[in-house]
Amino acid sequence: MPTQLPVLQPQTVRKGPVVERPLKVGELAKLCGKTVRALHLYEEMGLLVPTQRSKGRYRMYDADAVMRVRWIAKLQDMGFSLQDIRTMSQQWEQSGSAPDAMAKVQALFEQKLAETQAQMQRLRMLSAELQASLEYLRTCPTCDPNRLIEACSACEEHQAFEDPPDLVAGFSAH
Amino acid sequence: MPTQLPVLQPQTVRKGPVVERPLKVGELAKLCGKTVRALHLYEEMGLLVPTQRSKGRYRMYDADAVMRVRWIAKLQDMGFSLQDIRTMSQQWEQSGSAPDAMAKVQALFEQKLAETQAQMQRLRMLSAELQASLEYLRTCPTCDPNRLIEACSACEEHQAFEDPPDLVAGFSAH
DNA sequence: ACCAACCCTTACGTGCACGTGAGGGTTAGG
DNA sequence: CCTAACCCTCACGTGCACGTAAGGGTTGGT
Repeated sequence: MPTQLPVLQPQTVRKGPVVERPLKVGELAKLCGKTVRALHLYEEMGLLVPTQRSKGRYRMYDADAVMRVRWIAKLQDMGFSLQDIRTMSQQWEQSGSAPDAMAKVQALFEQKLAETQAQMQRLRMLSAELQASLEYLRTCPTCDPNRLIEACSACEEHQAFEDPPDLVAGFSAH
Repeated sequence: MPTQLPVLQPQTVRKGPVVERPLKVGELAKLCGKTVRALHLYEEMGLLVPTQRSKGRYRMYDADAVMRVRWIAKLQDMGFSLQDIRTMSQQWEQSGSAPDAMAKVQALFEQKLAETQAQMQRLRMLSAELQASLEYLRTCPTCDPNRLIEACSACEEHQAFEDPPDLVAGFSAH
């Protein structure tokens, strides 16, 4: 713990957050749920630049960086690769006008939205398939325990099903 | 917590051409949309065993194998790793009774179902976020083209928004 | 017999997003 | 001043699901 109590800084800003102390890379990492190595990687890729370096070459970040890293994480979560994000970021910086930049990002987001919706559709089908397979499997504990596995895949408990669902059938196919 | 979205491809296990003549690995590969290398890999992992070898050590498969490989592909599409599939397959083979095997697979499928639903929930939120960001970006082409990017993030066209959405805000955070 | 098109094993390469040291320097509290 | 807990820069390692190539052997049709 600090031996000196924090000195209250005279506030020049009426509203808003206190001017944060610059962050070391480990602190930034913790605030963003990333590792130091990851932040270094982002920097190598030009995605994250420390606002300055300390006397001893320590990377120092300001509060903005927290937003930046969380933004990177969010895009990763969306399925963008770091390369994708790098391209996006560069396009943004290189575009001559705001509408130009907006249009490019817009296109990417629209494509991602389409992908996302398609993915949701597939997940719905997957979900249905899993439920069908579970339904099928749920009848199995009622099978005669002495019956062998090979027999079970066609046992009389399953007559309601034409065939075992694909996900179940694959087990018996050697 | 898998953050990457597995790209699902609709696959059918038991549909498509089925040939009764023993298959060479290349033929099996074409029938399943996999490469020969992939099938070799599955064999190395104990997931796929040729029913026999030809005189010259060629792998020979029967029609069952088509189902098996498509089943593997389907589970992969569901987000299971080859290791996962291997474990499942082994549990199935090692379990003494059919109900036992069923119960184990049931547990895995139930877990996967839960993951799938969670994923769908995430995708819904993602979709909403993308739409919000697109909504925000759509107002940008109306900005004065001579205005700089930095200015745009707070231009008067966006007064309807309290703040730019996270996905947009990240661009300006260096 | 001959040839193209297969197939075999072995083994190193790839892309991604970091992990994991090694060998050292820096900072802050006591 | 001393020490722990940071931080620095290389630079090689990891897990996954294969890709790719080398150096051969096999098959099936003409």
